[in-house]
Amino acid sequence: MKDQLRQAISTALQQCYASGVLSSGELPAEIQLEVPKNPDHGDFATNLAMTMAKAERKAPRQIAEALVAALQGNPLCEKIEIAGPGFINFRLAPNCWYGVLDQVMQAGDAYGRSQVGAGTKIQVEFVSANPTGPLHIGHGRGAAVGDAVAAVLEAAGFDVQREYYVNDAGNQVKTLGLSILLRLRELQGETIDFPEDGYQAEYIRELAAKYLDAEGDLRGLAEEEAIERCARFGVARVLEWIAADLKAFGIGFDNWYSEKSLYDRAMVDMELAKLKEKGLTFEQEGALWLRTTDYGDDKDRVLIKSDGSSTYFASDVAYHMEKFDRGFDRVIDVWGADHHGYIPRMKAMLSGLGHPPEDLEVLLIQMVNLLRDGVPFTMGKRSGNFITLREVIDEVGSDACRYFFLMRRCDSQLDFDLELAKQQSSDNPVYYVQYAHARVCSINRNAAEAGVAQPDPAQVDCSKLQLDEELALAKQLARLPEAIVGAALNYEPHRVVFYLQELAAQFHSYYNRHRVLVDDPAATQARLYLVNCVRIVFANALRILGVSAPEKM
RNA sequence: GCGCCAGUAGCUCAGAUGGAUAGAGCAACGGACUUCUAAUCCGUAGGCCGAGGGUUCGAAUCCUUCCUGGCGCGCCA
Repeated sequence: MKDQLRQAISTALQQCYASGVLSSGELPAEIQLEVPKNPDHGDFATNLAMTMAKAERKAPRQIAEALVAALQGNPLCEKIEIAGPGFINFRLAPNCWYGVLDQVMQAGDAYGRSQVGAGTKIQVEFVSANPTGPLHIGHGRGAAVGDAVAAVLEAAGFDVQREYYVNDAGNQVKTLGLSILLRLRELQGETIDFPEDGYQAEYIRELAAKYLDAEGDLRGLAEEEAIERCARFGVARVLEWIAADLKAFGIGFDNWYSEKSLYDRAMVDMELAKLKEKGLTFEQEGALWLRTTDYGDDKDRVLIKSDGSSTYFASDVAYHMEKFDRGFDRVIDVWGADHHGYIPRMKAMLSGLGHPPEDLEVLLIQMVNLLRDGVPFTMGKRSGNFITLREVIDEVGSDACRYFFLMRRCDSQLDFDLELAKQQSSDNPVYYVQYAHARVCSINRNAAEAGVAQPDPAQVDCSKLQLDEELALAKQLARLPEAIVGAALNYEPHRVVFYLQELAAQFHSYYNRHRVLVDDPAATQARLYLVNCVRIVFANALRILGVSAPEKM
C-alpha cells in the first residue's frame, strides 16, 4: 500500500520535472512516508516538499502544490491536502484497504513475512550460559529476546540459524567437577573442606548423588581423573536441564556448539596462527597478545597466558572467526550487559581480519533485577541463592514470562517482581492480546452454531465495512509487515509487542461497540471476513514472539 | 579516572531512524454486562521529556558540558 503510493509520488515528481514546474531535477534519495499520529492528517504524510526546499530554492508549500497538482485524479487517493509548514497528507480510498483483507486471507500463516533480508545468512547466538548450573531469570530474558530476534529476522526473509555456545572448557568446568567430587565424598561420610569459590548450591549435592547412582565409586582414582569424570558428568546433566528448561520456554536451537570441540579439533591454534601470520599478535612477558588497540580497544589483550594456557578470549576469537568460515554474512551475539566491555576487543579482532565490524552485532541484555514483594534478591551462582528460570515459568507461565521480557527494549533494565508477576497473571498485558484472539474464535464458534458459513473471499462485499473502526482495523493489519521489518532491522522485537497491543485495543473497542453477527447477511459476512483477518494477524505476530494464541480463555 | 546503558505522567514503559497538539498500561475518580466471553469498553485527571548550551524551517530524538542511577575497566570465566 505504502509502496504503491510512493511509486505514484515518484511518477508525479518526474512529471513536474518534465513539465518544468520543478527545476532541480534531483530525485530525492528516499520518499519518506509516515503514518501521522493525528488521523485528521490522513493515512500517510510526506515531508518531501520540505526536504526538497533547499535544492529547489522554492518555498515548501509551492513545491507541495506542484506535486499535488500532478497527483490529482490518482485512483489510489481519495483526498490530498497540504498542511502545516508543507506536509502533504494523503487519504487513501477505502477500496485500497479492503484489498489488504484479501492479502491477509490469501497469505494466511505467511502474512507479515517479507523478503527484505533476501536470504542473507545470519546467525543468532544466545543464552550460551555456562553449563555449570541451571538457567536463572537473566538467562530467560536473553532467551526470550534472542529467540524473538531470530524469529523477526526469519519473518523478514533472512536465513537464520539459532546457536548455543557451550562453555564446556576452562576453569569453571573444573570448578564444577571439584565441587561435585567434594560433595560426593561428603555423601560417603568424609569430612571435607569446601572451598569458597566452589559452587555452593544445592544442585551440586544432587549431581553428586546422581553420579554415585549412575557411575559408582571414585575412590582409588587420581584426583585429577576424578575431577574430570565429575566435570564431564556434571556438564552433561546440567546441559540436559538447560535444554529441558528452554524447551519448557518454547525455545529450541539449531546447533549446540561446544567450546571444547574447538580445542579438540585444534581450531584455536589454527585460528590463532592466522592472526600471527597477519602480524596482529606480539609476545611480551611470556604471553601472546592480540594488538586490539590498533582497532580502537583501550588495551591489548592476552590470548595465551605465560603458563601456556589460553584465555577465554582466545577461544572466543577462534569461535567467532569460525562463524564467518561457516559462511554467515552477519553474526549476532546476545550477551548480558555486564559483558559489554568485550565488544571493542571482538570488533577489533574482526577489523584486523578485514571484516567490517558491523558484521558482528552484539545485543546487550540489561540486568533483570529480581524482587520478591519489592525486596531485591542478590543473585550469584556461587552463593546458591538464586531463582531459576524454571521456577519463574512454573509460577508465572511461559506466555506471560516471555511477553514480560519482550515488552521492554532490551537495553533498559527490568524490575521483575515475582509476586507482582504472579498477581498479574489475571490482568497481565499478555492476556489482553490473547483474549482478543480468543474472542474472534468465540465469534466463529457462535457463527458456526447459528449456521452462518465462513465468508467466501470471492464473494465478500467489503463495501459493507464502512465504519471508522473497520477501516482503522484494516489499516492496522496493513502495517504488520513493516512492523516486523522494523523489528528485524533494528533487532527490536518489542516493536511487535506494541503493534499487538495497538491492534488488540482497536479490536476490543470495535467488539464492544458493534456486533459481528448481525441481521444483514452481507454485513455479517464482511465483518466475519474482517475479524478473521484480525485473528490471523494476532496468531502470526504471537507466534513470532513465542507466545500462544489460545482459542478459548 | 575512563567507557557502556538508562533518565519521558504518581509507578512501569512506548515514542516507528528529525516532523504537526509528546502517547499507552497500572494506580485514582465517574460510567457500561436480559445483546457474539466484562481477562473487555467509554470518560475524567495527570508533563520544564534529568539540567544548561548548540545544530535548523522544526529536537524527547542529533552534537556538547554537567547531574543522577546501573554495569564494566584481569595473564578470571
